[in-house]
Amino acid sequence: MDVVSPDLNSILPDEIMDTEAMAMEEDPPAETPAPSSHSAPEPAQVPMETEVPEIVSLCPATTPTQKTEALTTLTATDSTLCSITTGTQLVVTSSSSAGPKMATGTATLTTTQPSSPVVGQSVAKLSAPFTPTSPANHQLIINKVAADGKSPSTAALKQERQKLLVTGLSKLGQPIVLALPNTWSKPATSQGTGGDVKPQPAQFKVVSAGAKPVIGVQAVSSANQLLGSSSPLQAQQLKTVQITKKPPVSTAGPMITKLIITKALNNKGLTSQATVTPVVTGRVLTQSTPVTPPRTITIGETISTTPQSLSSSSNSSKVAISPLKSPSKVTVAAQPPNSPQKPMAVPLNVALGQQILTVQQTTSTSPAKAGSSQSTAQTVKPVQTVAVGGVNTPQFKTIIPLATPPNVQQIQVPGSRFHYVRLVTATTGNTVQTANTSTTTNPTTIQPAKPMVMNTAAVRMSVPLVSAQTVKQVVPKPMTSSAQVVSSSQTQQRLIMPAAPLPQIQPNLTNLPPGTVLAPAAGSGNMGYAVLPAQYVTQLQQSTFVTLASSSGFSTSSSIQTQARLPLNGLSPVETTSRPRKPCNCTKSQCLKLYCDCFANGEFCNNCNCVNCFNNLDHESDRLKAIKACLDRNPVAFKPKIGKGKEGESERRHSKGCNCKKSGCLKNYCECYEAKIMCSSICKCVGCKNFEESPERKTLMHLADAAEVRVQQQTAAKTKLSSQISDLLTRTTPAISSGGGKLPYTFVTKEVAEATCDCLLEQARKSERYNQPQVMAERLILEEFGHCLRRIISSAAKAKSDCSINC
DNA sequence: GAGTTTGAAACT
DNA sequence: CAGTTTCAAACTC
Repeated sequence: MDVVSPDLNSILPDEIMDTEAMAMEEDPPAETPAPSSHSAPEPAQVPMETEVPEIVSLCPATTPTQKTEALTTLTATDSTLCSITTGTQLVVTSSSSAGPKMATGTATLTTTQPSSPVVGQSVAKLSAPFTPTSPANHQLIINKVAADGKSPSTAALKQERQKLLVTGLSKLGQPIVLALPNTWSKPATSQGTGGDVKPQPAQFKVVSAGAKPVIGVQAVSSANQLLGSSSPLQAQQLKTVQITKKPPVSTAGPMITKLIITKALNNKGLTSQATVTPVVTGRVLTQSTPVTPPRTITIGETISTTPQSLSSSSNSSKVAISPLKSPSKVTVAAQPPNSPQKPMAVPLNVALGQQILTVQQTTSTSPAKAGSSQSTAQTVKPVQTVAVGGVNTPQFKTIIPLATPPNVQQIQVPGSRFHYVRLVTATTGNTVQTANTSTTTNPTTIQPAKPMVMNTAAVRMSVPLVSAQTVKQVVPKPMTSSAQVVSSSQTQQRLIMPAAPLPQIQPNLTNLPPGTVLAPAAGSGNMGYAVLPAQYVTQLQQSTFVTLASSSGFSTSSSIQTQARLPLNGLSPVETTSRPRKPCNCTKSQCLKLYCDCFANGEFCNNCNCVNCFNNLDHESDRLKAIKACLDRNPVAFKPKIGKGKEGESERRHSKGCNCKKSGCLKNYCECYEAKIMCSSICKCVGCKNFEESPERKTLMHLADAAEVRVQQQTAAKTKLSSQISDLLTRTTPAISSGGGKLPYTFVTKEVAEATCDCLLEQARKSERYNQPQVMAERLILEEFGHCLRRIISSAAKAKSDCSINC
C-alpha cells in the first residue's frame, strides 16, 4: 500500500514516514515500495518548501509536470484515475479561507489512446499550468464531469475529452499541482459502454503540508459543490467527495481545506442535479501538532463525527511497549468481512500537513453489498473508487483515483454504470464511525442488499451507489432516529426498526449487539419491541419466523432473512452458527453484564450454567435496560473487538487493545492472544510477548501448530477408517442381510435350501423309479445332500475370497 | 472439581 | 481519566 510515491516519501517529514512505515507493516504487500508498474518519476519534482507541500497523491508514479511553486500538490497516479471515463473533467479547486481570492487552474488531461471508447490505457498529462492565486478557503475540489459536457471554466478537451481543472491554491498561496501519472489507464470501458472497468488497484494518499492540521475529511455528495464544473450536460448528477481540512480548535485561524472530488455521469435519465445532499461525509483524524504521531483518517459522515475518532492511542504512557508498539504507529483496525471474497483492506494514507491520515479501503464489499440489485455477478474490481452519493441519487458517481495496486481497489459492478465507493478508515483506536445516509427522498422500502456503510471496529465506510433501477430508499434517519435500517457490511449488525419512535428506552441503535433485531416483544410492555440476538432470530427462523413488525411500512423481510447469520466478532456466519458457544457460568451478573459472554455477544443464554439469568426473552425489559446501560458506558460495547484486516488473521486487530500485566499476552487471559492476533500499538500490555518476533510466541505457535497437525492427522485417519468401514458394510450388506451371519452361511438362502431340497427329492424319485432298496435310496439322497453342501461351501468360500480382494 | 490467577468490565 | 472493585474465564493443582 503505497500512498505516496516513494519519491515523495523522501521529502516527507519523519513522522509521516514513520506512520507510513507502520501502515505498511499492516499491509505486507505494501512493504515494498510503491508499485512501480507505473514508472514514477521522482520526487524531486515536488517542491520542498519550508513546509511540506500539500500533496494529494492519486497515483504512485507521478511526475508533476507542472510547477514547482505549488505548495499544494495533487498527485495522481495510476489506475485509479484511469477509471475516469472518457470525456471527463477533473476540476480541482483550492481555496483558503485566509484569502478571498480564488485561484483557478486548468489542467487538461490528454490520453494517448483516445478514441477507443472501450478500454485501452490512456496517458493523461497535466498540461495546463496552474494559475497561482491567493488561497481561499483551502478548498480542493476535483470535479469530474461528463465528457461531452462543456465546462465553462475548462480548457478544450482532448480526444477523449478528459479535462483536469485545477483551481485554487493552497493555504499558503502556492499553486496546486496536479500530477497525473504517465500512464493513466482508462477504464476498460467508458461509461456508456457499460463494460467493466479494470483499474489496477490504486492508492490514494493525500499529504498536506499545511501548517494547520487537518481535522476532518468530508465526503459529500452535492451538486452544488461542484466548482467550475458546470457543464451543460449537467443533466448529470454529481457525486462529490469532499475532504475538509479544518484547523483544530486550538489552532488559530479558520483554515479550512476541502477536497472535493466529483464526477458527473452521463446519465441520460437524469433530470435534475439540483439535489444537494451531503450523502457521505468523511472524517479526518488529525493532530494538532505535526510532531505528534500520525492519525488515522476516518471517512464517514460529518455528522457522525465523534471525538472518538480523534482520539489516538496514547502509547507514550506505556511502561512496556512491545516491539509492535510504536507511538507513531497507526493501527488500522480490521474488519471481518464475511463476503466470499477475500477481504482486502487497503489503507490509504493521507498525510495532511505533517500528519498522515490513513484511510483504509476494503474490498470486502460483497457483490450483494456492493449494492446493486442487479443480478449480474458483481465483481469487485481492483479499482479504487470513492463513491459517495445519496441512495436516491444513483446517477451520482464519484471516483477518486486512489491507489496503489495492492491496496486500493475499485469496485465495479458489471452491468452497472455506477461505481461503488468504499472508504475505509483505519483508526488507531476504536474509531467508530457511522455513516448516515441522508437522502432527500422519503423512505419507502429498505433494500438490504445495498447497505449504507456501516463501520465497525475497523472503521469502514462503504457507500454503494445504487443504480436507478434498483434503488429503494434507505431510511434517511439520523443516528438518533428511531427508525432506521443499519446494516454493517461485515460487522454483523443489522437493525430493523419501525419508523415510529420507540418509547422510553432507546438504545443506540447502531450499537446494539450484533445481529440484533428489534421485534415486537410479547411481554415488553410499552416498549413494543424486543431486542433479539441474531442467533436467537436464527433459531426462530427455523421454526417460527420472528415477526419484525414495522409500522413504518418497511419491507423488512429481506433484511430480516439475511441478518440472522451475520458474522460475529470476526467470525464468519458459518463459524458463528456452527460454533457451539460455550455456556456461561455467570452467578452474579444475571447475564446482563458484559462479563457474560452470551450477553456480550448479543445472544440469549441457552443451555448455560448461569444462575439467576436474565438474558432471555422472559426478562426482555431488563435485558434491554442492560443493553442500554452498556451502550451508555461504551457506545461500541457490542461491536466486535476484533476486526479483520485485509488478509489473514495477522491483519486483524483488536479494536481496543489488551491491558495485560502478567500473562505476557501469551495466555487466553489476553484478548489479543485469545483471538490469535498479535498485540499492536493500541495495547497497553506490560511485558508483552505476543508480537511477531517473540520467541515465546513462536514456540507456542509451533506447539499449537504441531498439536493442530496431530489433530488433523487423527481426524483424517478417523475419517478414512470410518469411510472404509462404511464401505465395507455397504459391500457386505446384501450378503449379511440375506444370510445374517458368517459368509458361508449367508449363502444358505431360501432359494438355496429349496434347490437343495429339490435335488434331494429328485434323487429320491430316481431311486424310487429304479426300485432301489430304501437303504440305497437313503444313501444316495445323503450323498446328494453332501454334494449340495459342498457346492454351497465352495460358493461361499469363493465369494469370501473375492470380497477380501475387493476390500 | 476446588482453588487461584488473570484481566475485562464495572464502579468510584 | 485513574484507581479500585467486581466478575467470570482461564488456569493450576
